[in-house]
Amino acid sequence: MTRKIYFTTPIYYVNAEPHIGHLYTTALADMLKRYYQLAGNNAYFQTGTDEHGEKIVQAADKLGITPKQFCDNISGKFRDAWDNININYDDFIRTTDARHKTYVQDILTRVQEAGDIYFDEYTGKYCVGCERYLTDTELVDGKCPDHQTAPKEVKEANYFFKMGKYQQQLIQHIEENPDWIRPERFKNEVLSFLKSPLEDLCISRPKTRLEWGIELPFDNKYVTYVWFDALLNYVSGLKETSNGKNLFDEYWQGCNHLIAKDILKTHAIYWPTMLMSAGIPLFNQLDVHGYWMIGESKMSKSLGNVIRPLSFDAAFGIENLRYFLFKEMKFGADSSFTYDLFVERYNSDLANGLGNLLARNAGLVAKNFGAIPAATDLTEAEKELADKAQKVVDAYRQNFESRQFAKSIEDVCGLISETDKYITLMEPWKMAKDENRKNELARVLRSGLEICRIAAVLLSPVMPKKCTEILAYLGETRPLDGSVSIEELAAFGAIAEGIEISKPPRFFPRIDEAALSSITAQMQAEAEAAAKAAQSREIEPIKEQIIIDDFAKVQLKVGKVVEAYPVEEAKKLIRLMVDVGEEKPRQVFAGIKSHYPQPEQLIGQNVIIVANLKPRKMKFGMSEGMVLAASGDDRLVAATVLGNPHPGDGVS
RNA sequence: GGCAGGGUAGCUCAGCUGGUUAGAGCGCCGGAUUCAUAACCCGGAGGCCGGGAGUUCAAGUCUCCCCCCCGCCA
Repeated sequence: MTRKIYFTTPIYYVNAEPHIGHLYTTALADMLKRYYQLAGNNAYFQTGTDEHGEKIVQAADKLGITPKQFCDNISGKFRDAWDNININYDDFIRTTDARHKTYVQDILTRVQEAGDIYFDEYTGKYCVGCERYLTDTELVDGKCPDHQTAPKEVKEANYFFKMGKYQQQLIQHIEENPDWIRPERFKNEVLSFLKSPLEDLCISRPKTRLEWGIELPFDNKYVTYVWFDALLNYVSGLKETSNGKNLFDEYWQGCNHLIAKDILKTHAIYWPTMLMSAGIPLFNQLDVHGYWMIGESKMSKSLGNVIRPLSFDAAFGIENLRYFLFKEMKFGADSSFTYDLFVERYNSDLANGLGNLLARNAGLVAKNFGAIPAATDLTEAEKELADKAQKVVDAYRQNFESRQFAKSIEDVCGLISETDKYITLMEPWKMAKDENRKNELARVLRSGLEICRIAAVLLSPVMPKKCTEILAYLGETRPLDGSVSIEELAAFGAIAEGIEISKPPRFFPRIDEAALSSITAQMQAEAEAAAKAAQSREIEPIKEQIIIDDFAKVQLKVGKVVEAYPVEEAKKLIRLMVDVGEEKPRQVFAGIKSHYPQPEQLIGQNVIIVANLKPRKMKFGMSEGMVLAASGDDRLVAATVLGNPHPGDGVS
């Protein structure tokens, strides 16, 4: 039976660059898509970026660029990250896409026509960080507990969505579909929240305060609240894909949202009530996972403990990280990442397990046959092994369906371990020394490789590239996209014969301690440096572009300092007499005293001055120009030119 | 404060509706082996199953009280 399933990740807010939290959900969607395809289903996967809202405007302002430029940059980083690590998404949506904006306006119109939107005035305490109003009980010492800032007292009129109208309907739906929100404890959390009356949801922001958003179709003085806007991506992206198709009818009913627990409420409450009001059937499934901790602590940019997908990939391989993430995290629970745990897992499961099993079998095949030998009659031992493999495949599928994929992976490890025992028991290396035992040898080695092949098929959703390499090495080149059934692919005995087997490459080289500590030290330093840079010193961003004519207006000339005095009455100023090739030197005041406490050191130096700056009358006299200086956080250095120019030479 | 989840070997966890000597993986110690990536195989040590009381022929598993961790809500 072919099912159509539509996986979504949240669209990521572009206020941070991709990190392990984003990576997990995205790789999860990728893995599930690959699994469902392998199992013969039709799967579609959308991710993207969420780009509106006040925080984005602030971040862009800080850099002196437009919100759109800011979003383009960060959105591009997400997309690049996913492209670079082989994330097989079908579409990437941005809330600034035209297709999305028009759809949001459509829905707002529909919801309004359903009578579910009203206008109201109120006052409240607004936290910019949260982008929402806080209740008094949430405040700690008058500050937002998450952002440590005092919220602004805001009085304004806004549009509200009658979320409460759908409360009973939502409760009923959850009770009638106990698997709708998984794992169960998150369902319980939602139900307990729904025991008290739902407040209506403010869905607008006045443009006087925020312009960066989607305009309300029925009032152009307002834009849409980011969450109302963002959640609709799940539908807008299907209604019009980036290559212009409408896949809504095909995939919506199989929609499976994947989220981290921090956005449970928006997805389990806001979103379904919005769908109810808009007359759209509810999504099929909400799967909620926990957080990744870095060691004992939460991830945080300022701690410099953020794992960056691309750096990790370069150091250890992203697929090995995927293996760790999917095997370690029990779905729904928080888990912890450390490099030591990662290496331990990798070395024992992949290097010593699958990698070594493959190496010992393939090595003997290469030495004794040079190619995969033909099938022979199996003995009880192989039949038992085949039987175990079959059981693993069955359990693997069940566990994947219920999101217990860590168990699926564990079972594959168990199968590899069983096979190691089988090989040890059979002692093929002894068979190899006896010409009369060639048949036995063939039987054993072929069986060993067979399990490697099956393991690679089963692990392919987790480590697609690496498993494809292994399969290719073993001559298994059939596609893993469902066009060949998983039963056939994972059948014991399906391995080809006659495939040339050369000395096996090391698919999973061990990571030794020396390598680990040097790489982690390097990555740690990198992350800390990045965190420090982000915190303390923001490099001055490039401003709006100018054309050459703009620049031509500014006339720069070389000037030679002939006199220099501190201005006693002023903290910052020094007075310079600068020869710019005119009849007499110009008097220029410069605010660089703190870095030139003894201005006379500048005498004789060539500086660059803005020659056509309108003279300015200052308390201490006329300033006929401006001296250029390089400025950093706590540095100020007068600009000069190399060589021996003449005073009055132009600078361009 | 209310509700929910959890506290089981050094670490991460499994133990369904109560039933023989409490399990797995990793780590540790010892042995064997040398086909293989110092890998693999065998053996071992290590648990008042958070604390206390109770129900029962029998409790990690049920009831009550208490302590600690985490989440949601107030």
